[in-house]
Amino acid sequence: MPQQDQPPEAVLREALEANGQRFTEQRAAVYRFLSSTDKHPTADEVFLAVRSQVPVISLATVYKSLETLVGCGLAMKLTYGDGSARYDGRTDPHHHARCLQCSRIFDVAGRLPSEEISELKEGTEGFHVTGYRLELTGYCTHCQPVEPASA
Amino acid sequence: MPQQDQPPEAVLREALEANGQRFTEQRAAVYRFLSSTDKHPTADEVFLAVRSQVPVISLATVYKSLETLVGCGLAMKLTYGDGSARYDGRTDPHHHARCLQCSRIFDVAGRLPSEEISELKEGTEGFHVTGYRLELTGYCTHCQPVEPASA
DNA sequence: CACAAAGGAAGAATGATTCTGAATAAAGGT
DNA sequence: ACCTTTATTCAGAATCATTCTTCCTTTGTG
Repeated sequence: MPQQDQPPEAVLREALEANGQRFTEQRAAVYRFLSSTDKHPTADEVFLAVRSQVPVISLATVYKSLETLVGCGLAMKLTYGDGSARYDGRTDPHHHARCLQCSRIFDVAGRLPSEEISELKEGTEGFHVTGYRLELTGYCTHCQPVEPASA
Repeated sequence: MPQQDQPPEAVLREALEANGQRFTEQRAAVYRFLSSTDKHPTADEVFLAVRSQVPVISLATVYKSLETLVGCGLAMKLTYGDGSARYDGRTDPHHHARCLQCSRIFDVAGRLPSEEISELKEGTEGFHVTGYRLELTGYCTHCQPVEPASA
């Protein structure tokens, strides 16, 4: 099992080497930022944040670094209907809540019992389930529901 | 509760009028196709399919018709990381399984007990949950898992 | 049947993401 | 330490899905 108490750089270096990828300053910067926030930034937001710490980095490199991190299991890519993908530095299984008004993503504390998923697998006849994703939708504390008041 | 045993056109007309939208031949064609398939086509696939039945229709109209159907509660929009959004004519609550290899979407038979969701709501402190989405991921019968064989 | 307003066609415009080609910098060997 | 090999980076062009714009057509109403 990988070590969580090592310095972030060491964790990254190890994960990259395990996947035959090189350690670079740009990837380190992206990883540092992503693992330091509990927000779920878009690639562009990562780009803006990282650029203030690394002299020069291109948006394309941020995209590729993020994909590399996802490939190494150090990040997750979250996609929703509204434009950009978002990235999550948390790699332990957890769920998200998405605000229908402001599109922000929040982490949810609880977890779904694994038996429930096992039961659902039975309804897939032939499909080989390897994982799942659960997302709650609604309105965050800053956004009041603006649903039509009609019945 | 709306009627499922009426002709599709009547269902559509009623839903449109309830939302202050007009009934048009293009929307009918899109609705007819979407409710006749258990696939989960992209907007472009709907466009190609509908064009063989309606003399002339533009891609933009298909996009707008699909959004209109979603707004009337007659369809659902599904978004995943791989490019295009997909549309689902089934409006009853159900889950999906997505093949990581071929990106196809399949309906899952079972349903998650609502108590589980209620419990998760407690972990959102302040977030007002109005719905949720559950997606299984894995490999369909046509696609063999191609995961690395290493430990 | 005539009218006003919504809807549609066609293609341009937009925004996110990926690709291209030349230059740079890790890792490993001498 | 230096050199070689080759992945990675940069910068901007290219691509793909989706939306917008302008003008024309159709719908629903009196």
